[in-house]
Amino acid sequence: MKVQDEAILHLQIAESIIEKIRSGEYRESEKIPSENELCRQFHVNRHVVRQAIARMTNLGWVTPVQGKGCYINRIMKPVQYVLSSQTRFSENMSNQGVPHKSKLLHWEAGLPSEEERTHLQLKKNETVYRLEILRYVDDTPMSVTTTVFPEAEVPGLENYFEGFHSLYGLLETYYQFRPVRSKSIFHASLPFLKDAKVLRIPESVPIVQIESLMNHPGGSPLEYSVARVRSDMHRCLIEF
Amino acid sequence: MKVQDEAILHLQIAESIIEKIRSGEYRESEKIPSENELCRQFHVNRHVVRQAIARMTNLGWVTPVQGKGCYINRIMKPVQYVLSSQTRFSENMSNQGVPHKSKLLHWEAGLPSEEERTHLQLKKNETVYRLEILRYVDDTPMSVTTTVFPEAEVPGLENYFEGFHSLYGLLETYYQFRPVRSKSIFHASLPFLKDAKVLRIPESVPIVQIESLMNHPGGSPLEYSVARVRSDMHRCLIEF
DNA sequence: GAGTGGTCTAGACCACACC
DNA sequence: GTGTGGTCTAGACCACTCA
Repeated sequence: MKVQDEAILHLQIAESIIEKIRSGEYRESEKIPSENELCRQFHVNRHVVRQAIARMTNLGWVTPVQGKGCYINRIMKPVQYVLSSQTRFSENMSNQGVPHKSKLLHWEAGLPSEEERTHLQLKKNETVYRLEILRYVDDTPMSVTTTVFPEAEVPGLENYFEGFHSLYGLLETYYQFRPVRSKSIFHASLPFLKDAKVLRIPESVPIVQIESLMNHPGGSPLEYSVARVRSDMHRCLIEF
Repeated sequence: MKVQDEAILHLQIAESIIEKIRSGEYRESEKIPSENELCRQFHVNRHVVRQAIARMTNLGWVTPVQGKGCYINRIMKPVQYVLSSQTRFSENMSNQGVPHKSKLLHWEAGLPSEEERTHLQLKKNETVYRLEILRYVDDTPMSVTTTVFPEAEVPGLENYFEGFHSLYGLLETYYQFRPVRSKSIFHASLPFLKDAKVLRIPESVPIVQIESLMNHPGGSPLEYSVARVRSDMHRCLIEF
């Protein structure tokens, strides 16, 4: 086959498969044909098929799984996250009637990084709790958040991790805290391999990074967090 | 060479080249060695080198140009865009002391799309102006914005396009309008090929899409816009 | 024409899932 | 073991840039 009849081959193949997903010929949560099968169907080399699949993967249509096959992603209308000074993950999801849960992946206590220290306005030697939280929507991992608290603010925090299901629920129950968002910084990027793994996405799928500083209602810094969110499942709404 | 000594080859190669950029051994705006040269250096197949380059490209380190070479991107600290009800592009850039300009790529008048009509609360048959604006920071294209106005709000808009340099300057000068942002919706995605072209980025580099509705200070909708912004050059800050 | 990146073919072996 | 996706090799031709 000529290299360029009119367009790039692997893009045509990707388009063709996406069309079959759109039309319902391939159904969500099922698999597209194997790479070798697609090679036969389109009379091309496996490398070309893999380029096509890579493109569909980046666009969020499919997720290849080693040893199993290439699964068609569920077409979920993206979750809308309303960002305001009062926003909490759980409440936001509940308001939209979306099933959700959180899982504490990891925690540690120790000295903050330079950046964390600056944001939280800590003195030298003041220590922090650092939590790694994975949030699910509908059993699909949606975001990983690294969140940091001054240890002095939440003494004995680790005692309450048993049966963890909501960070803000915990803060409210045991410390009577209602943190208030003071600022957030957004940007899009590609995930680190570690995050890609827990989010179960390929490393070439873009994510949104949301860096937030939360204060006491009074004003002093209470929490600094960085969330990495699957961009294909997420919209962020700000109202003025 | 074994397929996996300890990690994936093309990732190692990408890391190694990125390190040389960081350290200054390869300097920005210059080129990294050609693919064939890298093959010799790392004793690998060209395909592997290309995978490594693809990764660096997606991460925003380099931009390959056919027939010329693979250029190292200028490391620019990302522009911080402060999002508030009063935000304007020009003012934001000026406040940061960043050289900037805007270019009107295209304009048309006609019927709005269903979505545009809803957002602007237009009656059937009401027409709109649709503008395509490319914004530069420091001579680098940073964003493409499609922005829509009800024709009735800005009659004869096309008469003022000569020497276009700032949309909001134009609105203020000729119509005495100071639009107020009522809401914005963010998400990360991959660019359409058309946008990738004008932004001069590969189609696999993530962008941030910012959808905004601007009102008259009174409250009635005045402008609906969708901006596609290079994510490697852009942070968006919201303060509460 | 020589050199560069872009696309494609053909074939190999590895890692993983499932039977 | 068989089939799947993941990584890598070797080699070809095309499109583009520049001298």
